[in-house]
Amino acid sequence: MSIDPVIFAKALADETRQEIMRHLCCIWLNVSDVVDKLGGKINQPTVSHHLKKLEEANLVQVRQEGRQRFYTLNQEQLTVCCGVLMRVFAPDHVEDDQDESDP
Amino acid sequence: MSIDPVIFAKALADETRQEIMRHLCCIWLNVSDVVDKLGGKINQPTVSHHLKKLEEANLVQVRQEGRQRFYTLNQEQLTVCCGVLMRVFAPDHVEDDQDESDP
DNA sequence: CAAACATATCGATGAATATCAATACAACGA
DNA sequence: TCGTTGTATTGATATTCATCGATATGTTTG
Repeated sequence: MSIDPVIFAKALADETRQEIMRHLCCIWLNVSDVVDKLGGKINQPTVSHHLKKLEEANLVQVRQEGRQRFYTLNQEQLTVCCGVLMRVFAPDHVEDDQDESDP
Repeated sequence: MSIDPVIFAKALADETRQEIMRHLCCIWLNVSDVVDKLGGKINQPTVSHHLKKLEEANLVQVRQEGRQRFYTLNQEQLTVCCGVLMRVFAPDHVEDDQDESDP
């Protein structure tokens, strides 16, 4: 899907969203679980709003189970996006790009 | 310096700033040069504002030369920040962390 | 010192967005 | 079918922030 570095950065550019992402790393949680993990700082609609943003950036995977939706961090997308950032903004720190030309 | 992933992401979370960063990749430009590269879309005070944000995130290096200030992208900081993002949000895609414990 | 130039800062304004309360929607159980 | 539960959406509010014009700061030149 989209690998626009601006969309990626905007999705990450919020403290609450990064906290949600940390909680969703390597584990599936439903929305209520996420709300609980945030310790009452943020209410359910706001959490849903953040999850939607993360979903739009393809930074989470979603799985519907009955009336619950489970989310987990999409580590692959994160890896790809970091790779794009590196190639665009730190080309000297990236092993030489593959030669794309047909021999 | 600071390697707060939120500050890093916020610095990147703007189309204009990313365009400035692309122009500053692997080259030193002064403020007027950057303004010119942006093709009249953005005026000088706004460019200075963006450069300040990038400087606060340590994403650019600055060199004063007479009355001009030259900026270039700090590829090393970008590399470090991407590394932090990867370790925090994509640990399964990172080669195993060094074992820090004393044997 | 004065004028010119490069850049930074200030104050204002508009747009984007984080947050919440209320409510709608959807799935399940009685 | 009705109430309950989990989640999304809506509308409103407040905050953040990108942008600009005007001006200040600092540097060089005459």
